[in-house]
Amino acid sequence: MLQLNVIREQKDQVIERLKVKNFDAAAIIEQVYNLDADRRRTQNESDNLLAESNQLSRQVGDLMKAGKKAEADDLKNKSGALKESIAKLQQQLAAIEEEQQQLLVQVPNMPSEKVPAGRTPEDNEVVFSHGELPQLPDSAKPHWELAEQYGLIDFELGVKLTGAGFPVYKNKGARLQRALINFFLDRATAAGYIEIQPPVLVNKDSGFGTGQLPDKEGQMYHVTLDDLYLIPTAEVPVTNIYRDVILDTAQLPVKNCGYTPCFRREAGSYGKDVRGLNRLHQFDKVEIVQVAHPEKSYETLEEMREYVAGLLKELELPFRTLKLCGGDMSFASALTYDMEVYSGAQKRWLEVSSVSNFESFQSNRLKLRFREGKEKPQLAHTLNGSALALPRIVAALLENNQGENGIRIPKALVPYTGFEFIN
RNA sequence: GGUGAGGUGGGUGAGAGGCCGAAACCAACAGUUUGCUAAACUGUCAUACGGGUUAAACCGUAUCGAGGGUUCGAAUCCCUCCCUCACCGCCA
Repeated sequence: MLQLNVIREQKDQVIERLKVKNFDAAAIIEQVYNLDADRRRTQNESDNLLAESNQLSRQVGDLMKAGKKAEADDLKNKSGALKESIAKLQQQLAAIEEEQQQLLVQVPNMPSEKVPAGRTPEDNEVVFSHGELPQLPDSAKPHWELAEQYGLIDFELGVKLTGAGFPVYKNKGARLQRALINFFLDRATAAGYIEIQPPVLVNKDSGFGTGQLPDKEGQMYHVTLDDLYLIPTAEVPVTNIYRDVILDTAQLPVKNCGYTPCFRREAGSYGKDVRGLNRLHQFDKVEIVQVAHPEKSYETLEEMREYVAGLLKELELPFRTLKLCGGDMSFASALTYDMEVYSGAQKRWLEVSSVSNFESFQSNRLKLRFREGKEKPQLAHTLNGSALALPRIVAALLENNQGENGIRIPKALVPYTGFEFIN
């Protein structure tokens, strides 16, 4: 959520910047701006009347104590008259605030100045690439065939148990999952991230805090009986740890990581793109989250990007880093890097990580602040990134490393899998 | 699921219609004292919004789990809801 004072002071710049996200904010921002003036005027009036009323009450108390009942009754009547106008003003105020909030939550975060303009994924900027694209023979198989051939993943069984998009991992497939999770967590904790094991069901407040609610209600599985949501990413619980928290500057940056299964309804996606592991309803992911000082958050973003790149190098996967254009960025992000690995048999790039700086967009919703000495608390910046999401990593590993002896496990992973080949 | 107790500032916890944004203690911070540390002493120590200011100071309002009600006036009385804890039941 954008900060009101930013809209108040830089209305036109806000509208201008949001155009980079292809969001026409003029009408809505203008409305928020006007409501803000209304709100302040109304609060001022209301506060003044309340002050008057409070003073009357104090006088009544004094008069009662002094035994001057008649005079007290007089003031009581006066106070009663005030009450009506106060109630009316407060109703107005509440209505204005409600309307303003309702508009404000619809406005996406402003993209950083570094964000390139653009509408589609084609407009994303490749800022880094690493590794040679694998040259596979024509007989190379896509990962879903390999998974079946080696008995690693049973998609059909998942359909039986749950439905499409809920694969069952078996044997070395299951072991590979566990190896990757441990590998990612070990690397993250070695890099200074504190390991968190959060709940995978969250309440509405948490969903709102990180921006999933109300905007993306349909993306999450909703357990209506208890009004809880299955998390689409560990970002939600791990960031919400700091909801309504005021940190001390010395505590920054906060670095947390966590492994969780992630659940996404992915309503409306079908077809070739979602074949095999490419897009699932349930998948595993290790997430890294940081809470940073506003002046340092872009340094932090680069650090996180480097960190994720390091993981991909260790896994010996060819990858590229994209700086997302305005049109392809998420609602809450100010700047996002996507990391894509090349999947040799499908011959396509697969997104395996998204590293974003949300600046104060989430913290404004979360009321996540920090205090510098005796200064007033100010909003911190939040960042997060996948490090990493498993399914597409598995897809690329299987496809790129297939050979006559089976599928080769990258060296860094062998201590975790306990085997060098899947055959 | 049943029964009971309870939700007050960073923590413990007092307050039971006006003198209460809230005692006291602990923690934290600043200072005095001190060879250093400790101790002792003094002071500071919630947040949001509005007004005000170059910025502060300062002023106003709201907030004692949430929402409603009674009253001139509510942390305090009443109602509803939520949550936590304890015991019982069930159970990984």
